[in-house]
Amino acid sequence: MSITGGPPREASGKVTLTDVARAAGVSVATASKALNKRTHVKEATRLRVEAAAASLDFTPNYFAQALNSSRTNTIGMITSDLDNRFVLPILLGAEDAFGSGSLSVLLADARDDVLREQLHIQTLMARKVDGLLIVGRTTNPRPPATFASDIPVVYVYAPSTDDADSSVTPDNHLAGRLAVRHLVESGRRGIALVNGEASYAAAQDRAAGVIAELADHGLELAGGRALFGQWGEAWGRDCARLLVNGDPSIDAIIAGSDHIARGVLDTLHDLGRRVPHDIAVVGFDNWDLLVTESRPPLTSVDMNLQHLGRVAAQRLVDAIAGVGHPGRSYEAVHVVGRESA
Amino acid sequence: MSITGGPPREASGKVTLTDVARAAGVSVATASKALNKRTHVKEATRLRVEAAAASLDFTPNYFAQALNSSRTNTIGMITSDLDNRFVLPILLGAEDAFGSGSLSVLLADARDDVLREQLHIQTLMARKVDGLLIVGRTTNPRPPATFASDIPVVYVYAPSTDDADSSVTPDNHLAGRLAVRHLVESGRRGIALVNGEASYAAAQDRAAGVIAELADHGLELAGGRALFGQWGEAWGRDCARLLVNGDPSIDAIIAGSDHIARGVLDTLHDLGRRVPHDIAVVGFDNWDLLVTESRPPLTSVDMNLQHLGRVAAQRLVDAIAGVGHPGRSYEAVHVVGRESA
DNA sequence: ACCAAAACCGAAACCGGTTTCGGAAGGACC
DNA sequence: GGTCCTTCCGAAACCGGTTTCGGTTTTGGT
Repeated sequence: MSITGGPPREASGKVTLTDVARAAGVSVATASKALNKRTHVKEATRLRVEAAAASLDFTPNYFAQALNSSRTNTIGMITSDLDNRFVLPILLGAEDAFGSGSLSVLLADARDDVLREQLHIQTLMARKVDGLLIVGRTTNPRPPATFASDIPVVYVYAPSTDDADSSVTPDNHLAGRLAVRHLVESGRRGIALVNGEASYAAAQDRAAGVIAELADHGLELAGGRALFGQWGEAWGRDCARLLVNGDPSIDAIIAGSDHIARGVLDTLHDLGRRVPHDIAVVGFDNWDLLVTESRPPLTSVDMNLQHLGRVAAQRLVDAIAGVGHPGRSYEAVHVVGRESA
Repeated sequence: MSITGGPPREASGKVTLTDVARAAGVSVATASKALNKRTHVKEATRLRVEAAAASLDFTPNYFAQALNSSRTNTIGMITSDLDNRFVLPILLGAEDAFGSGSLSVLLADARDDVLREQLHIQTLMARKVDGLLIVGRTTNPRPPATFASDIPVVYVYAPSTDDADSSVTPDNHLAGRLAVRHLVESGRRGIALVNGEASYAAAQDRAAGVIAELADHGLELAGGRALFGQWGEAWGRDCARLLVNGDPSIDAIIAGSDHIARGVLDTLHDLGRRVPHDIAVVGFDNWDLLVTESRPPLTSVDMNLQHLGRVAAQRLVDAIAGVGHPGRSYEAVHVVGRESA
């Protein structure tokens, strides 16, 4: 080999640990230890190595590192349906929580298809992700994913049916309760529920919460039952018309979603009922675009989805660190008061 | 070494190429070549190796592979603002295009912050992604990202200000033209535009398209100018009231977005103007939740965002393969006709 | 049966780090 | 000055594959 140390190469391209070691006049072994703050390396040499590394702007090769160390600092996130407005805030919260550490996120969308999910999990396993975050498209419990590995998994939004798994889901029961509580506290007594589709756990849970809270106040649902239907505005419009015309004692309507609530508001407006003077309206989801500029602005129960994502991410990080939290956690929600109630 | 070949170990854990080679009675070199269908390996041995690999369900170590080969089969996707409804379809389209190959996607959200973007790019570089997809939050051109590497980059939605870069963005000019064309073809002549915020390129481009198409038909904008305002319903409501009360010749209103269009519809409904009989309304974005259940259902220009994502992904794949398409590409949009126009 | 050419296989180097382990340098103490 | 620890450093093995390159076997032709 030539004696000429030579000046640092045009830094671009690839500068390896060997280069750093040579520049610092030490062996690669020492360089490695120095940069990783390992076993007693003399302060002076450590500084020398660090200086060399900095001046060459050395970046350790991620793959060489990952090759031995079994930790990849990467987690896999599997969504059931990216084209779903509920997953965005969750993704954001999770990405936030991970990104602030130095975990990278591998994203895969399963298109709500079990086979595709299986395939993506396979790929993620091959990439040796440290953990898996599985985001559902509804809050309906789903069968756990199966794979031959024991990396930690956290289910978000849609909990796993297996209670040994770790799941994080919004507390829809509480959401129902809070909606009622908010209304009762402002003096409402004739409270009706225009709900979403019966096949959705979210709709069922919210209804249960509504009924439970009403019972706590010695009340029951106006009309006697939760009206399950569809999630859209049309259902809200039609249903509101029936309710208002049919039962004059109604002074509040809880809508299964903001979208439904918009329909309810439209009908009330058409019928000349004043909101909230005559009838109060509460929705669920607190979806900006629907609630802030409605007439009047809509009081809604915020599902704290971003928080949900963050909590799930934190759980996964904990699980990777060895402290798992098995079981379902129901995350708190809160009412955002606006003019409609 | 012991002579006993021994039965395949309990397959779980980690089975390496060495194990496969031993099981097939060949060297690791041969095993590698066989599995990668490389230089002439006898058909029989190849099959034997493949059988061995299958029976041990061998998965090559991703990192060992990546360590020599400079291709990682991973691309980085940087979003400026995940909490933005426009990015979802784009993400979906891109993820779709990539996933169908065997590319994995590393997701990072920059929170619309240059520093954070820089940081994430750094991380992605360290992971040696094969390419970068940068998704903007508006269609306003943005300064190109800077980094010390020459991997291909494609900008989506927000194009790069540098025309040497590859950008894919929706054709908002065409969108404006198509909205007008649709209205003119059904006989409208008094066409007004209730636009979004003037600081958005999307608003400017659509306005330009509207005016250009009107000119082609010998018309001009009712009221003389595009009314820039905000993107919300309230602006749509207020503006519609002024327009309709001020100029009886107006028989169509183009709204800068579906959201604005909803406000316009509400006002028309309140004033007793029939849609589309008296006045036609067209929106932009074709956002399901706003257009399908409005009264009446809203005709809207669909920006083809999912297609946009797919095209961008394809461009990136091409660029990685060596065939780049520098410059901006404006992707087609189309009108989805419903009852309102 | 014999030889050159073609086909096939395996030892070893390599990708770029981390870790083990033995040895050298330096200091304290007798 | 010699012994015994410490402390610090470096050679080499290793992670799990891919690739080169030389040697061995097969094939094909006569």
